[in-house]
Amino acid sequence: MTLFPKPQSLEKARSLQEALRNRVVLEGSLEGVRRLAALDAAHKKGGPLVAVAVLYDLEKGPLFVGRGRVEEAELFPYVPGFLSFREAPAYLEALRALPEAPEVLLVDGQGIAHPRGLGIASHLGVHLDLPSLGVAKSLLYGRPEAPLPQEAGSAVRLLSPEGRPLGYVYRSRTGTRPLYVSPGHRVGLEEALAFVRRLPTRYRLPEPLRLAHLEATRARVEAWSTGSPGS
DNA sequence: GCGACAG
DNA sequence: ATCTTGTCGC
Repeated sequence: MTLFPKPQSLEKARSLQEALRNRVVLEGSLEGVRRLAALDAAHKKGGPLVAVAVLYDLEKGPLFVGRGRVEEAELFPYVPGFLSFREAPAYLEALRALPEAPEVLLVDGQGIAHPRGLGIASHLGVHLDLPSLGVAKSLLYGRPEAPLPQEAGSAVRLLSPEGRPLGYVYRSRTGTRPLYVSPGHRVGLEEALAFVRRLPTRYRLPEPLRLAHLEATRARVEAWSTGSPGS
């Protein structure tokens, strides 16, 4: 259940996504949730992909940082729509390093707002049977239902080509580009947005994800001076 | 054939 | 994701 074998072809990967999409549960509230794990990764050509899982308590703030790394030679290539096969292995390692299991996963990427309904947040959620949601910095699939207002906190639904709601385009701060929020697993559409709205947000990204990003970038530099060619 | 395309 | 200089603005 924790294994995440690297697909030997895109066709196999696609089949797995189409099989797992049927396991995604699009209902659930995150009302009383306090502890989450924010996931982000960094990578520099020639070095390993480093992943970070920040265990974050909504009342106490950051509690612990788990790290994971996958050597470049072992990485699945980056192909739009198949991000989980590249980054999830490193995320699973980072999550195993945490002192306790989080109540929900906050992932840098899409949830169900994906061509086959299984973005990295959904894939991880189903794989670990944990509630999860995705917060992406750009669009992969779907279109905004209407223009997004400039006001911070505003949101408009993200619709599939057939008109099905996939998530929300969300303005976390005025003057910044929007974020794309979609449920991953065991959480509803509105509930996913409601959860993101109650995360502390000083800049564009919710604080837990921003911290994970900063830490991943820092770890990437560290990995460079330690385990790679140069020095 | 053309455009789109998480990180 | 990474690369990459300057530049606009609080």
